[in-house]
Amino acid sequence: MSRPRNAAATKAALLEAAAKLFGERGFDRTTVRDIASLAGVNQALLFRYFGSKDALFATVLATQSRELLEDSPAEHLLRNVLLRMMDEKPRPEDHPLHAVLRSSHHDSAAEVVRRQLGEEYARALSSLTDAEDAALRADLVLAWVVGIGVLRSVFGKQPLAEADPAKVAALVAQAASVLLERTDSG
Amino acid sequence: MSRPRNAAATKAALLEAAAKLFGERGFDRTTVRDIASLAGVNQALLFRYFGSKDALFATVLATQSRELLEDSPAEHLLRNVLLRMMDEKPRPEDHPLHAVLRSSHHDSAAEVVRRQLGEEYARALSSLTDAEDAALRADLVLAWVVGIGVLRSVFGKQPLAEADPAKVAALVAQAASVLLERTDSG
DNA sequence: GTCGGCTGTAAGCGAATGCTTACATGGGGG
DNA sequence: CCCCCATGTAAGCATTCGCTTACAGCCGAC
Repeated sequence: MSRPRNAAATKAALLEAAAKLFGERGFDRTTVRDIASLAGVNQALLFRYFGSKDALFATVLATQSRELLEDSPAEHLLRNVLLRMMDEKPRPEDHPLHAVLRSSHHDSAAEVVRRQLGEEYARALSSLTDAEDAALRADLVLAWVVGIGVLRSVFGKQPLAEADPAKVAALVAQAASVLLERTDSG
Repeated sequence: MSRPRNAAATKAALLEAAAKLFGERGFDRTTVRDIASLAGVNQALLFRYFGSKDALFATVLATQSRELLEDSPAEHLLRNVLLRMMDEKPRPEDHPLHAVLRSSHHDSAAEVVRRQLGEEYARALSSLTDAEDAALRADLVLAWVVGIGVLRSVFGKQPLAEADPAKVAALVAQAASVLLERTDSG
């Protein structure tokens, strides 16, 4: 009945359970006992395979943020990220940003935001305009996406929480284009 | 040397200390011992005067959110809230949104957001346009303000974190006007 | 076969947390 | 004066937390 011994499978189960719980509850409200219980393994194995709760959290963020950027051509990044943020069909808590937003005080989370969002998202966004303050404009668009995620997923603000993702994306794209338009004068 | 006994002053000191620490660290990372220590009173008094840590948190949110909306004519609400969110001169952690954002899982925090932001901010914002999806557009503008606050205060994202508030407000107002404009056709 | 180490388990340790209780103390009203 | 209760204090309780330790079982190497 008991599955065969398999360290890789155990690690994967812990990682998956941690991603789900960190995303749902944030770092503080998630206990190592909860993670181990959801993964169906003994909690001591969490420390054997990941060292500490902090290290496990960092591993979750690294894994998720790696997935986030691998398939977004710059031109469609805003739309892609926004639609992905809006999409709640499969499992909304799997979105990499959720764990970050719910654990914003954590060093690893803040670092991921500054590095990933800063150096990847924002650079891609800022490439869309040639305004001299392109980086600031990109940050503002990024802030919008983050804010929508916060209001939707964290607070469940209506009507935004249940609005049609395509409609939201259209409205945001329409307004954001004011900030990201090219002057083609330089 | 010791100040005279004064229940009102003690309550006020606890409230102020709690507002500061909840804003800086969020609900979970703030301990009742920290609050009492910062207020310079015995921690048992926290429970005597507020009942529980949860109730103290709710009192803090109620006090702060009451202050937030008392002087914002609808037309200038976006600009006022945004500028206040951007203003870090006095004590950024005093901004009511900070405690909420850092404690988003907490029932009281989520309730405050849904009620205050939902019924006050969003209604005021939605009154600025006559589009049929006014409420959704208002939510999107609100999300923008919240996202800017998150990126700035929580994550310290550059260049947004140190950008000129007036410039940010101008850019946001420019783009948001696309969503909030009146058609004057109905 | 048996030895060694990788995998999994059970129990608990020390610290921190929210909260309570039992007790000082001080100052105003009779 | 002195009594009484509002105010403040010290100590600790029960629980939960991250993490550790001591041990059992399984499997391949030789």
